[in-house]
Amino acid sequence: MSLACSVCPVRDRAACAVLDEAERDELAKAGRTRKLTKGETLFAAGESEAACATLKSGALKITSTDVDGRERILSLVHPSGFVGEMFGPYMRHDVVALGDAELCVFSGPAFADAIEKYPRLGQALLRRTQEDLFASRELLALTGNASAEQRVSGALLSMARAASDSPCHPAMQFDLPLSRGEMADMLGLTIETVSRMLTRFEKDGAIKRNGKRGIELVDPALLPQN
Amino acid sequence: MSLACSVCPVRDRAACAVLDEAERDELAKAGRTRKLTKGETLFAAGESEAACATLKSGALKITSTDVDGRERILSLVHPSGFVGEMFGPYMRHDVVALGDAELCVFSGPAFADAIEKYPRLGQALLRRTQEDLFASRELLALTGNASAEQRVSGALLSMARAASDSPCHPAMQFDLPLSRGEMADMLGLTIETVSRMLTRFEKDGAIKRNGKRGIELVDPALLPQN
DNA sequence: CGGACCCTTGATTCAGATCAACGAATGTGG
DNA sequence: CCACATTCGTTGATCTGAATCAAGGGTCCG
Repeated sequence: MSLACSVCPVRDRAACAVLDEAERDELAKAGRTRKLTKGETLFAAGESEAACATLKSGALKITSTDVDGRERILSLVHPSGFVGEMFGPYMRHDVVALGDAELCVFSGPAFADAIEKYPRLGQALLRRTQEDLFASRELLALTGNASAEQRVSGALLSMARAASDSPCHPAMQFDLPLSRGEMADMLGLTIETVSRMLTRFEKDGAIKRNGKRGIELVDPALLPQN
Repeated sequence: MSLACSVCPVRDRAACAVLDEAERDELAKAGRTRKLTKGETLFAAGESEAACATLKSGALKITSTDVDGRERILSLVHPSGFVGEMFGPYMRHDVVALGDAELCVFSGPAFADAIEKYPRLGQALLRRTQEDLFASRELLALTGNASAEQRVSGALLSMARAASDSPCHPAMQFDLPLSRGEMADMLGLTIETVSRMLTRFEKDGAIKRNGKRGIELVDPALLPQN
């Protein structure tokens, strides 16, 4: 299936938004649309084909698996986000869909060529990659010394921010994109501990749980600050 | 002090190596040399002036400090490495010298202009930033679920790699760039635990300690794999 | 209706934090 | 050159927060 940028839901937020129409159509020839369902793998660590993609809808997780088979979530990808590898010879991490997702996929070399051809695209990607780097370091800081309470609270606030339209204020009411197990994998905790912390926050009156995934921030000030 | 690229120790490894001589001289006009001593701060988190720098010699740490004043090391920077912020309005993290260090410092806007002017520079930085991103995720994975034993062992191996000239094989014999306390801050452990693990590795015959900082890898196979 | 998940809650255990003491190396001022 | 303070690392004893082990409930789906 070829790309139809004109109806792309993230056409003016994604990296390719810096291109003009003609350039984008040219780039579109090198890409393909791909749809994933929950749990499907987009890239697997070690794959020798470099590739990359822009996320149009849904959410992805970037993970690594250690020797004893425990999975660690390294990052979440939201719509308009970019994943993958343009330069390296192989994929460093697994990329898996958290739910149904739609993407625009490119081969690594093809995208590297586009960067060469359209310097603005490279710049846009540089900004984006720096943002990802800061986000990764943010998670590192959160995960580092903080107590379980602080980690879960920090993850809640960060997801509330991601769920909001305006980047400044968090959504007061949203659905967790992750299961308990996935939250645990992201925070370096166990399912049970995550569950207990959510219970605690609800008892404290900081949040209200609506079903398994629904969260309402009743009094964010009561959440342990990091 | 103006820059003297012709005698720069990292002139063909740093990001600016992709520029030709004339371009580099042009860029050099926007930069300044700066020398730091152990513990001196290059950038402080929250500073409203964006700036960036290439490290010519020595080593830096990128850190963040949480509410209770505990410091977390997010990344180490080695010669030819690049730190800082070209686009964002403020510095996200602290950058501090681990020992004496020499750098090439640019204002954020000046460097952003250079990227605009020399697309190759932007591309080089994109590669570099992606590498940093992978390194950060590597640390995240290491720090995530691993035991204290695995973390310290992983850090040793990673430092052995950084200390080696050839990137494929680790140095068998090197000096730790970090104090025990700094290793602890990087790994999310305490000084005491780091010290105990090193003692254990030495007892197991995996390493030999030479003074406070010296490490000899006697039998790396005995180090707990991650 | 039965099975498969996913989540919650309670009891117990354990790895690493914390507390405490000490030794070695380095620096400082008399 | 020595007395003294300071910093850094090691080692031991104790404590504790989160992991692990265990059980049960809710929901979805065939």
